[in-house]
Amino acid sequence: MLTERQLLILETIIQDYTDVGRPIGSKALERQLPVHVSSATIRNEMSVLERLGLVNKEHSSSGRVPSLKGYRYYVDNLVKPDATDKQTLESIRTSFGSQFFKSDEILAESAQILSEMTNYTAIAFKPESSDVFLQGFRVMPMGKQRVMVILAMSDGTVESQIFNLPKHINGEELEAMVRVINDQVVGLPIAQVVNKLHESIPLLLHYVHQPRGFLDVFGKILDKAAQDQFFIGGKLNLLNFVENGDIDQIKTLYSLIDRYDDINDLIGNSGENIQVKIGNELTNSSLANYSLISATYDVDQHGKGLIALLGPTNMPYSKMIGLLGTLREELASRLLDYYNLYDE
Amino acid sequence: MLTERQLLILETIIQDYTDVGRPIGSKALERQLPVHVSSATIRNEMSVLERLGLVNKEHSSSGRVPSLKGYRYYVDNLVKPDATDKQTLESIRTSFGSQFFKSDEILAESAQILSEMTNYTAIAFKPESSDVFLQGFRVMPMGKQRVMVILAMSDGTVESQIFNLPKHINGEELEAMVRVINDQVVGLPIAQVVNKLHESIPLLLHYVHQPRGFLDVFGKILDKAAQDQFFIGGKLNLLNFVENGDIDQIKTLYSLIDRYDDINDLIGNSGENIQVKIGNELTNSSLANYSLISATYDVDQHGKGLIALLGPTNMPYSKMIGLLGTLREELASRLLDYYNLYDE
DNA sequence: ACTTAGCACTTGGCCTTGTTGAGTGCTAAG
DNA sequence: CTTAGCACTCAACAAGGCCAAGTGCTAAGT
Repeated sequence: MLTERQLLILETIIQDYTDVGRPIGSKALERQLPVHVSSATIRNEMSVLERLGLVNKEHSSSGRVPSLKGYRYYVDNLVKPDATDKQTLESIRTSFGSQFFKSDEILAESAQILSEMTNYTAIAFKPESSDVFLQGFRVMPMGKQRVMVILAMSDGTVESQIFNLPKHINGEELEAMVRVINDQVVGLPIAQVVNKLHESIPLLLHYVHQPRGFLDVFGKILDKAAQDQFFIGGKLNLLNFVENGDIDQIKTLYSLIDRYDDINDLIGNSGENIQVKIGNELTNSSLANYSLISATYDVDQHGKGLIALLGPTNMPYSKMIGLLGTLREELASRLLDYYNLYDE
Repeated sequence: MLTERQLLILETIIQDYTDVGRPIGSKALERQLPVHVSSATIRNEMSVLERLGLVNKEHSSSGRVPSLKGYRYYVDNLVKPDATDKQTLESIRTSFGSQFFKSDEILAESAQILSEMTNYTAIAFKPESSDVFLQGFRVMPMGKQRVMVILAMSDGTVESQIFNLPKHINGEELEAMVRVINDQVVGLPIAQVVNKLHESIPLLLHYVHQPRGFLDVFGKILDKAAQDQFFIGGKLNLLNFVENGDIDQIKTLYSLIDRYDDINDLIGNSGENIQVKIGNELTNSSLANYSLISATYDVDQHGKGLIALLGPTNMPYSKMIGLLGTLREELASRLLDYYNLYDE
């Protein structure tokens, strides 16, 4: 167990390192600590902290730097979320603006706001789509033998795909088929749509010889919709924390952050309210200098989503955790407004 | 006017610099030139080229490097497009795959192929959209007082927007209004759609008090469609030619290349078949180390488009110009197939 | 038993100095 | 016009010296 003074020293080292980014020595600490003790005493205390693995030296005669374990200890035991001041709250609310027509826009805006306020990179995931349902389904002729299938989801997203019709089918048959499909699937949660359609194959055989082609289209469209579930703000900010001139690292980071699977892996949501992953706790080794704070948000019966902030390991955790806490509430309330408007 | 030998030396300097990226000295040239002359002679010739501004020294006793003027001279007078060999052509064709359903996909694929073959960054612009017309127009109810408007273009793109209905309007009135609008604008080139609708305002007043809201939606959607007219492949390759560790330059480049206006400025199409812009001929100073080769492609009555390649100033111009020439023909032919399929 | 002053030691960063290799311009002879 | 020879230049690199900030340890003070 650490003494009060050791806790204080650890905390001060972390805060100072956050500010200046250079190792902190005993004399510098002597000046900063609220209680006065000599630098020699501080040196003794620091060597205890070092033995515990909470701080490191960069070389044998350098000052101390928080270790990942030190950050972990700090985040688990010492950090207290900063209360978000009124001005910040106000500025979040004005940034959000007044009215949204698509839930995607709300998410994208959240990521944007978060990245602008922090100068880090923000990621916003849509609420689990279990309650997004198929709002409508239209077919539009494109030339003689081709049609465009348009699917609209209840969250305002639209997916479309063109494909060729079998030769024998004519306009009326198509109309009839569309009506059948409409009856079967409109209003269903998107995850169920493809299953339901598979059940209806016997019915569809009246109209098309190979209904699988049709079903593939649905499958493909819905897959795509499921992939498009996150929004990123401040991608460029990632670059601020790359070791100088390491182009390869930049490339790795950029290809990482564009892919849904990788991002998803990265966050590996444990279901906790607010979760902090530090340095090597992130799966990808290019992210050794980064930490990720993620927070779930809750839109009542519409499911849970997640927002996350990716910044340097030495970010000001109290401030960021506080901010993320505020933003998730604002985001949830916007989404709730959105859904309520829609339910009426 | 340059002598044969001077031309040969200039050309060799450029080719060698393309390979190794370091200044070329008289002895190195002595080894490489097809005709044998002593290094002293070469030194004399090089000092002539330097007086003409075609080559530079990096410092008083370094070898020579082609100047931008040198590249310009080379591109204007010496370069001959390499014939694309059969293997390359074959690999372009297989990369294109067999079938596309949206013209956007063809463009995106072109940019992708071009960037992969060159390891540079490729940009593909859609043909001028003058002959893209509004294929269809659908309205889909979303809850009680909101509808989603979906516009499908003849090139397979779809735009959608949700908006609130005025309170007094009911389903039947909406249907009627949709029919009116459909009659007026479906089949028109998108540029004319908004104008035509403005003419129809008196007609629309039967159904809505403020038809402008409706028209804004169209305007906004069509604007968006006009903006989305380019595709980029190999963005990350830009990083390969950044001076080591200049994070700021990276940021500038990245924000440049995401914006339609900037890209458009950059290319500033002169209408020439193939056009090369070198270093400071590009408007943006972050691109001093880059050259841009652009080529128009021609899809007969469907208009002209443009593909471009952004790489380092010391790229192998002959090879790249040859490749771009081939790719533009392949691209044009794909697009032509696409349109013909559609026109049938 | 804890705290502190003092001291010898370590290290990265910065500056200076020397060396080397590739290159240059110039001169004089072929 | 071409070429060999020579004195000179410069970037890149390595080696050495110095400094500031820091450390661990010891011995004395409370």
